[in-house]
Amino acid sequence: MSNPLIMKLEHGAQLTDEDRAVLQHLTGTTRRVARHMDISPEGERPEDVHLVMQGFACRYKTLRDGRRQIMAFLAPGDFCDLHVAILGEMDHSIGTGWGCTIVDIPRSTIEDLTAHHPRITRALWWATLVDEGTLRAWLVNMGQCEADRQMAHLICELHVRLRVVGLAGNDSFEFPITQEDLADTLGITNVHVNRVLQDLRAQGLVEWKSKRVRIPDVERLRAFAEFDPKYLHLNRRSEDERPFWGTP
Amino acid sequence: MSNPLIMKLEHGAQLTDEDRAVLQHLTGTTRRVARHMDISPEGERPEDVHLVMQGFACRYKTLRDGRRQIMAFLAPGDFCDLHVAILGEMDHSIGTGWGCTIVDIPRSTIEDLTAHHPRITRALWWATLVDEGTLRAWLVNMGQCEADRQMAHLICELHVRLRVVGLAGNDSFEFPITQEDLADTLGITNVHVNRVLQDLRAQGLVEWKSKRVRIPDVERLRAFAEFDPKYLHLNRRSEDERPFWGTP
DNA sequence: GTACTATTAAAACATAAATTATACCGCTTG
DNA sequence: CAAGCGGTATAATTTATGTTTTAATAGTAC
Repeated sequence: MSNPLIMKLEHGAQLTDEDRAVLQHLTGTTRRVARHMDISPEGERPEDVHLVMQGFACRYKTLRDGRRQIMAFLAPGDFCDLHVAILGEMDHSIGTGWGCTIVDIPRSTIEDLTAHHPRITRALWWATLVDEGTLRAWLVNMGQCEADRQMAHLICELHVRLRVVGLAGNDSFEFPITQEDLADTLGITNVHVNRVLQDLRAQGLVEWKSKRVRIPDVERLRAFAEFDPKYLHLNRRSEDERPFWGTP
Repeated sequence: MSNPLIMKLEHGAQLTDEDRAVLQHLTGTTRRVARHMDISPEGERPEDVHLVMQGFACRYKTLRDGRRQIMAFLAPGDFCDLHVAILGEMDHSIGTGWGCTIVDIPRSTIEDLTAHHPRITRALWWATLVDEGTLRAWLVNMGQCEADRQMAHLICELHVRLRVVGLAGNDSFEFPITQEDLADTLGITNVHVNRVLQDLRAQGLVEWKSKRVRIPDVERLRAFAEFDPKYLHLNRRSEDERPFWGTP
């Protein structure tokens, strides 16, 4: 059994076998979404919550003049729009990059989950708050670092997150994304992305060939990027922690 | 009665008089924190949750070489660290800029709140998710906009948020912050902040004199900044909305 | 296999913003 | 009242990144 959702949520709460069975059942029927499609467009109020199971989706926003900012990469095990039920309509869009497989989960199922499965509820909130922490890390990165460090930081983050769900080895992972998408992620031009990648390659920090990223020396790259994975809060929670809320 | 917390949370859920009384009681004992102090430093696991009642605090992160990125301004009615109980330790710091008044709320009180007051619980989650939306807006701003638009966008946002808690008039508000802090917010140097402010002033978009910001023509500034307040989700929720979770 | 398209690479030039330095102003504080 | 300090205002120089263009690949369809 290698369900990315379960593998991820194990880091957010101590799950029981029953919890795992519930989550496994949740991810029963998947659906393929082609590349360059919107899963959940800005302005809508989706009836289902969406969960990525294979490939990558991204959270993005397009400005009037066509510029686009990618705000998150959604890997297997990541929810796309868990917040929409409280906030009302989507204030940004979720799209596929190169296509991905997702699960549509009715809101009512989530309500049931949170009403009867306190550990899962806690894990879902943990995931939401980690998303927020990741956003903060991206903001710091973008505000204070030059493009090469930003790029290195992004690669380090993806490496950790994909290892959690079993999709990265010790030193490499698949990441089917174009330099243009990377440009819209880091807030620089695709030309500059290319320059930066060449540079990282020349320094022996990263290899990136045909959709596969390899990191020859993880520690060196992390040092270069000043990457500290603490913001991903992956340390498994200890038993004695008090419940906070949403856990009756 | 002009409690900023209540004024804000009214936008996140339909509160009853009883809810308001609970919230009013919550904010009974305030404490003054001097300027340039940390309320909740990175790495700690605070026992109390902190709420700003007067003045401004900010969410920030310092890098090894001393550079600092401000990730949020916390105005009256804003919680500083509602997430820490689930995430464990703080992955960033909360500090005062020019000093502010806060309330220390024991975690147990929050637990009680979320166990017995569903509408308040919903409003707190709403506030958390709006924080996340704001972070996304900052990221888009920082990634895709030049410094002058970023600055204009920030001013527009603060204007809206401060109006919600009754601390801004139609066209102006107090904002005691230095150009250096603004630089650490937008990810530019203080020199460049100065240039940009001069520029906005010359264009008649903003007046900023001795800690007071005035916006001669709000619509014009918003157009310039491409500011759309939707991401603050201030439309009061309608009655027929289904509860999501955390609302037993 | 050929043709078509998407993606990556690379060069030349333009510009926003960083850096550094210095002058200025308005408060405190002694 | 002078001295010191935090904050603001400018200017000169340098650097990172943007813009535009054209070429070289790689993938995909016919």
